[in-house]
Amino acid sequence: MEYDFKSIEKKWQAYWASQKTFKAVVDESKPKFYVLDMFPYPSGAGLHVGHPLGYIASDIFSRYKRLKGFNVLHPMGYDAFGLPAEQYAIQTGQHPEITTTNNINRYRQQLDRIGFSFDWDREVRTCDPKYYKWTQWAFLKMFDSWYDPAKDKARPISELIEKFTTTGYDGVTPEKWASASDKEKSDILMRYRIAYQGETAVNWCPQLGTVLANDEVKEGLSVRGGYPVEQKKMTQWQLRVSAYAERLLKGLDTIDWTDSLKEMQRNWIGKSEGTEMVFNTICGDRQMPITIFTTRADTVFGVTFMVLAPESDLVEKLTTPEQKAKVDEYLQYVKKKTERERIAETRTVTGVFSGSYAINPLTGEKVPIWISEYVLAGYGTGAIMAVPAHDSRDYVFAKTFGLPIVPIIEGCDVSEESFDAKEGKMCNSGFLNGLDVKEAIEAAKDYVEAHGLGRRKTNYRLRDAIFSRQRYWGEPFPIYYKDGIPTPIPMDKLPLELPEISEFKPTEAGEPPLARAKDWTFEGYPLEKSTMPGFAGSSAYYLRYMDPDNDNALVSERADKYWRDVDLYIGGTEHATGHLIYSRFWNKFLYDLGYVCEAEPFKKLINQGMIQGRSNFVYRIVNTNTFVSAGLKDQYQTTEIHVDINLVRNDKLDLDGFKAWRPEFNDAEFILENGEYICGWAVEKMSKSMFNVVNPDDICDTYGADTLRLYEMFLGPLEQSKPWDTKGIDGVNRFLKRFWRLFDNLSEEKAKPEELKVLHKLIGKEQEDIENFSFNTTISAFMIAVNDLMALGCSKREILEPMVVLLSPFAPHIAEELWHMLGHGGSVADASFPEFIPALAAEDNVIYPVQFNGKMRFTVELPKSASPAEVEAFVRGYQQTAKYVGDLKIVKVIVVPGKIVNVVIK
RNA sequence: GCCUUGGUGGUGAAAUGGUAGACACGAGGGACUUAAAAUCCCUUGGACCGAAAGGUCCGUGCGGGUUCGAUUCCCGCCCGGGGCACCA
Repeated sequence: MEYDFKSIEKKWQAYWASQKTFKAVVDESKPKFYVLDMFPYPSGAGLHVGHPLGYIASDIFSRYKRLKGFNVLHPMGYDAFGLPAEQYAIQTGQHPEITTTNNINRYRQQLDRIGFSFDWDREVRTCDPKYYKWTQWAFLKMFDSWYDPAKDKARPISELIEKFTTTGYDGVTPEKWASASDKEKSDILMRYRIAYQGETAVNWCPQLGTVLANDEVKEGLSVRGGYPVEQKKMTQWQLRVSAYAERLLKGLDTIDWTDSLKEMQRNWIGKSEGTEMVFNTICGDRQMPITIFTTRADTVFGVTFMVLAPESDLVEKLTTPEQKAKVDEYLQYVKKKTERERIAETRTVTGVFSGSYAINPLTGEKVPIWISEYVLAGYGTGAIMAVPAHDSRDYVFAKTFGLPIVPIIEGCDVSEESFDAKEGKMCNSGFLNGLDVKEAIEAAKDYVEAHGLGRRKTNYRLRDAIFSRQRYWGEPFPIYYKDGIPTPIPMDKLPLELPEISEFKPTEAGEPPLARAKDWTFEGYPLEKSTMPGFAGSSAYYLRYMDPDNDNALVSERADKYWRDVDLYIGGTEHATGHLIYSRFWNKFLYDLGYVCEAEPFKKLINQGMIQGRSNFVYRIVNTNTFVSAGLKDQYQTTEIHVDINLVRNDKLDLDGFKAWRPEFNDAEFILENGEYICGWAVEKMSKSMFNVVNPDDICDTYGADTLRLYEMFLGPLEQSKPWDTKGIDGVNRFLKRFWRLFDNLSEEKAKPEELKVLHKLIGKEQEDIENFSFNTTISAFMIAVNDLMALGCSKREILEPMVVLLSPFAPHIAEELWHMLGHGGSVADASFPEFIPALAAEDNVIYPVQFNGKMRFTVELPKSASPAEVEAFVRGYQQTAKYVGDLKIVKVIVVPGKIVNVVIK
């Protein structure tokens, strides 16, 4: 019978849907396993062949774990709020909800064709009010909490108020608290809330009309859209992620992620341990101490000037009247520059002298205070002590403005560049002289602390997350302004639904789109007009999957206690410093308040590589309509033109198809090589404009979903990025057909040892490989097994039936059909993974030389005491037992006494 | 610049420190077929020796090292992918 994948796949997809085969139910009697994919943003372009890569891998793992007896939770949903739908709405007036729903439907159709084992009853959409009720809930919880440094966790804000009223806290005395107005109280509490409103320098994108978080900006451009971003001081909602910096860092040691991803997060968190030091200043007759942060307290004897960030509050206070004009000019200049220009001009050094001087607290020396944009307002204290001899940035600055450079490490040459390395012996440094740099750092810290000049301090680069967006298509903030005081709407009024508006762009007055909503008020007071950013909805979606229909809690205690955390999370690295930080933060916050039972949400994380496109080119001879084959193009002057890859097979161009493709090519002529037109190719991003997009639907049409699944895995290691090239797909398709054909004359005979060996080798290999996420080698092993069985002429149920189960995670449709043909009811997903019997797979290679290509090598462990003579005797004896195979001859024996013997025989 | 990955045939790739290139694609040859498709078989890293069977040498980015033995481990370079980038 023919392998008719079309009807098979349709049939079993319908079966899984109607039988709810993959519905997950809490069952404390079974071990759980939670496999999660990063849910997609449903874009208008639909899925291309690269998107399902991770989903296929996670699906294989889910199905495998299920065969292993686990109760598997494998959900899917949509990250449905976001900019593209809104931008589209602004252009067309189409409501983002309609676009989003259409896109979701399209995604669902495409996903369904691939045969995933998702429990669709648990689907979530971040734009669904029933879902974002819990996003708003979490926000209100954060609003209603503060970070208690003593307990090192988030606590209800009521505990802080209690402190204020009774003992006082952090400079707020009971008297001060009692006499404060409501507005003042609100302002004080704002300084502590986990979700708070505060003025800060933000990334403002004028084209998008919204602020963006740090991870949404790359090289001064918005990640979405690529528009310039500028720095601007604004009052925004923020999340106090920085309070969790240390825990986010420490938590990395407890989870199984790749080193590179953990490293990325560590860099993003950017812990640095140093010293805060106070420098007194002379500014006319005023005293104005500057606090600076340094990791190199040892270099304090090398300080020759100070630098303030242009945005620093100290600038105004330390500028002398004589310098004021120049400083103001400089500040204007800095302000005008966009973030992008600042980055582009990284090498140009700018700055201005403030007119004031600082006193080095260790030497008493007087050094000038400068202002320069190379010092960042947002990090440390916005002021530095400059040590040009040992810091390359200070060095360039000093050279540019002719400031002195004083080396303080013995023997270093600072005539051309600074000496930044933390090594060598100190000199010119008073009591630090003669110490090694590392010792000197500690000694200087001790000295500074002992003399009250400063203290040890740990700084983090991780900033609080800007949480408001001046957009429409996001979660509304459940906050209204009662007499100007931000007030949460009551929990039982959630969700606060997004209002209908007629137009989606900002108002003429520059207010967010929500200002257009009629009656956007709560109890007569105005509601917050900005909405939450994209990461809000994706920060706790993995928790919601555990209990998606619960109206009373984000997740019930029972569901949380059972599913706990994600055992395997598969997704791209692009979320390393965004979603994966925010989610961990969000989870830790909920953990602090006792809503979830695990401190880390994602136990194991795998990053699937990107699938790139493989573009094809034709070469048109300049000023003609003649196209020359790639091998001959160097003989002519040609222009390279992208050609639709659907017109190309194995790099050979379909000439008629090409002529019909575009009117301008109707009368194209070709210069062929060996009768064929060979196209050039290149690896590029998969995109419509390069005509290299491959749609999984097309692959499903011509080869079937099982072939698609196998091929995506067969392409190479999961973590690696690789170009999609359809040309190898015939191989896996042939493999499926061959496997199918083995069942043509199924026999009930008992299997022979060599047949059992094939099976058990495969079981062992598959088990090992899947646990290591090495799916490509599993498929290879499967191909070898099928080839071996064909060579042995084996079509025995005893062998084939377990093989169907083994194949089912990879190619579930064909497996279901064969399982059914073998007389089983139900789904192969309910079978058990075959038991591995090592003895049956053992490599007694002398008896079955078939897989060794006529040559063999074996390695035997010998007792340490074995002498060369004994080794030789052993080898001869071994050769005796090899008599079945015919004439074997020892070719090479490598003996290391007491270790290993290597014998090559043929 | 710093961090992190990777570099193996025409291509995708495989190799607990132990026959480098499994498996697959492509290519070449052959079988079946009126023909095509499908299917099956053989060859396929390079150079050389041989009529053949078969054999020899060289080969995993480059240079060293450890080891009986290195694609694998160590040190130093070169090149590509990803991330961070005035973070004091």
